[in-house]
This record gives sequence, C-alpha cells and structure tokens, in this order.
Amino acid sequence: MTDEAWRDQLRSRGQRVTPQREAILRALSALPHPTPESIHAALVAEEPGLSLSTVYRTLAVLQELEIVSHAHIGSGPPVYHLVERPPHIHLSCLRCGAVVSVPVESAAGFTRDVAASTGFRIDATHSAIYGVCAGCGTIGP
Amino acid sequence: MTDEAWRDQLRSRGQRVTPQREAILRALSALPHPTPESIHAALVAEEPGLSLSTVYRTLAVLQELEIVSHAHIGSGPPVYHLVERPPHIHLSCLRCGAVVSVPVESAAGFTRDVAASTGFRIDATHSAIYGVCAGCGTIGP
DNA sequence: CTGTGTGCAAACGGTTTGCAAGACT
DNA sequence: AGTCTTGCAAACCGTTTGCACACAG
Repeated sequence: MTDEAWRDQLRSRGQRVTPQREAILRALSALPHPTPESIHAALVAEEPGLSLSTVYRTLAVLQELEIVSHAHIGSGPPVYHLVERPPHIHLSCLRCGAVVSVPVESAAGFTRDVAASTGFRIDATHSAIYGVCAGCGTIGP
Repeated sequence: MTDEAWRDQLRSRGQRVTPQREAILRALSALPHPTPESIHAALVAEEPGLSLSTVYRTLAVLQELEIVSHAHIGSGPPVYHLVERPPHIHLSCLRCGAVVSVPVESAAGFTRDVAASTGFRIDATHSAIYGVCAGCGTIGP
C-alpha cells in the first residue's frame, strides 16, 4: 500500500491525516513484528514528543479501517502488521522468544479438517502458536 | 490424576503440600477453563484469606512440575488446566468467546510440514487459536 | 472556524515481588 | 527447628482514559 493509498483511505472514512499517523504507518511497514512500544521507540527520534497513547489510539483506528491487524504472542504485547502483507501465522519460540512466520496455507489441511469435524472455522493469523525454533531445538530436547 | 498422585509429585520434588495448593488443584479439576482470578474467586469461600498471589505462585509451581499447563486466549488472562493426556488444542471463538477443544493430532500434518520447512517444532497445546465456532458461523459471515 | 487528534498524567487490570509472619516436614 | 510458603501491600507492565491545547479540514 502506498502513502497515497492510506491517506485516501483515512480521509474517505472521515479520519484526519496527521504527521503522527503517517509516521506510525511508516514504522509499520519498516519494522518486522512491531509492538506498540517498539513502534513508539522507533519513532521518538524522528517525531519527538510522540506519545505512546497516540500509538495505541492510532493502531485502534487503523485496525478499525482494516489497514492493520494484530496477533497475540504469548503473554507479551500483541504484534501489529499491515493487512496487505500476505497473511501469515506467527510461531513464537518458548525458549528464545523469536517469532517465525509461515504462510497461512501451511495450515490449510488442519483448518479444513477442523471445519469438517467440528464446524469451527479457524483464522490462524490472529494468534501465535508456540513451539521451539530451529536454533533452540538443535541445542536441547 | 488423583489426590495422592499430586501429593507425591509435589513432595518428591521437594515441594510442600499445603491446604492452599490442594484447594487450587481441586479448583483446577472442577472448573472448565479457569483463570487465576476465577480460581481465586471460587476458593475464597472455602479458603478464606487465600491470596491471589498464592494462586499465581502455586500455578507457577504446578507448571514447573508439569502438573498443569496454560493457554493464552486473546488479550485476556491465560486459562489453566491439569495436564491431561490426550493433549488438546484450544479453539477460541471470536464472536462468543466459547472454547472448543480438538485433539492435537488434528494439526499433525501442519506441524510436520512446518518442521520440515522451517525447523520450528510446534506445540499447539500452549496457545489458543482464533476462529468462529459452528454456532456463530451459521448466523453470519 | 470547528471539531478531531494530540500530549500529558493519572487510572486501570492483571501479574510479580519484598517482607514479616506462619506452617509443613 | 529450619526452611518453604503464605498474606499483605506496594511495585510493575502494558493499556486506557480525562482533560486542555493544537491543528487538519
């Protein structure tokens, strides 16, 4: 999504385009798995005085407009990302906390089977799945 | 797991058996998807003065001993349960909040594929997966 | 000019921790 | 008796909110 695109999307929905919102959208496309805090930390340099509450409020607005989405990773803060990116599942390492992404198609068979047997329609992009990453797995059990 | 079993398991690992711990273990086997708070709420009647910190500390100990496990459901508090074989995956409905369980084998193909392609070894029992349950799915999109 | 968005600081809910008193072994 | 566990209260972290000012439209 280009700068133009979200500007239009914001304005057409009665939302204002502010320097803070532009900065947050830039951070969202630049950072790999940003949390509200990491977005704030990454931006205080270029946008001095940017408050954490603005980050939270902006993320809420962008979510409402379906420009961004978020996933919960363990007990920690959620990670946000632009929706245009190919949908992916977050895998969170129980040992080192690393977050690995895999395309949703990886779970296609699983979601199909569950839907067939229980009627539950899984959307695997909204939550992280735990496990042990390749690096940590080679060290111990 | 019987009362005897966890008593032994606690003592054999150098942990003490206290009325509070017994009460918490009873609550874990009685309540469907208990959170630390709901365990505390359910026990204050029979164990007056039981503190929330004790619930948290006991759950941490029981987790360490692999007597209980927990799963994160959305941004809310985690739900705990006794480690049962067969292990379950928790599916959480985004509409009504219902928690549906499916055997971990449902995801066997998915976990195998991910391990093969990324080396990440998934343990799907540690996190809830979002979606829309059968009941809610029949009403709308 | 109007009303929305912002910064600040304080409130909030869930969780953790320091400490002294208490209880299990 | 000695050490682990508890209760209490305060600290803590991520998030939300109330308010007055700033600024996009």
